[in-house]
Amino acid sequence: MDLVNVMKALGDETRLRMLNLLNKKELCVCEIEELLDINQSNASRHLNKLSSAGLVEYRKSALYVYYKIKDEATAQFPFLVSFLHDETRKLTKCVLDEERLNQYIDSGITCDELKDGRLCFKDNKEEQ
Amino acid sequence: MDLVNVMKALGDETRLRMLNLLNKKELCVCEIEELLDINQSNASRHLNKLSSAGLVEYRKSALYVYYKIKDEATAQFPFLVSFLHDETRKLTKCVLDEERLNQYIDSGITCDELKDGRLCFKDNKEEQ
DNA sequence: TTACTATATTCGTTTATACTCATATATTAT
DNA sequence: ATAATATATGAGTATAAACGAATATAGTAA
Repeated sequence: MDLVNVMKALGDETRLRMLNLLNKKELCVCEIEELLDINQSNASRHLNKLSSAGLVEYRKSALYVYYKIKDEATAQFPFLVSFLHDETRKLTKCVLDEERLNQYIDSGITCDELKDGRLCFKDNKEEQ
Repeated sequence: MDLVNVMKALGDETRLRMLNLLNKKELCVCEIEELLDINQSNASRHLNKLSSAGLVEYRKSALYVYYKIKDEATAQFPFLVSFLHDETRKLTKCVLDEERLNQYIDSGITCDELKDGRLCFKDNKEEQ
């Protein structure tokens, strides 16, 4: 877990968006795919980068892999706390992502249902 | 000055070392070359990246160009304050760089004399 | 067993980054 | 004017990063 690699991991919009959501809630890969509107391959790869940098950890449960922010990361790099709380909300996409996440949580549906398109997001992210 | 570009600029060891020194003192390009032991082309290019990201600003004086950390950067991205103060000191190279800077300042020599090799640094950075 | 699904990984391609060497630019000194 | 110097930039190259599409892997369900 070295600083330069951590900063490289933070230097990508998709990974910032991932961390922003993971800062709110532990999520599985397919939830992240849907919420960020990215494909499975990219989701997995970017999560792997975050994991290699030591920023996130995961647990496997049945078919799913759940990612969350690693406590040791914020312990070792305290600036991450204010960074994740204050800076990501300045990014339009992060704000929209969070609205999607809240809508998903409030709906009470499962990640399988999310993937099946049961939720029509209120934003029109793909048209922006 | 957007967050992603700022983070990209921070994701490089040489630029972190530059910011670490500039956080202590305004410096001209040739001073940075000597203190970090990098060539002129790289020094200029990395400083240009930091400038493009909005992290540093410069003023020209005679032949020299003096770089410093931009107040607006720390104002817009407050995490930078604790980041620059706390995290860079965890990097061995940054600590050595700072020792070189202090030795340079204490010596009272000019940047021209520094470039002429008038100062023999106490560290053996190039052999590490 | 076979079929299905979530995730990871490989392959090939494209784009971005970092570097060295050489040259251009602009200021100072003579 | 010319020479010297600090800095920036161009050209070429090598390395790394990001991506889509396809395939591999591992767990689940039938």
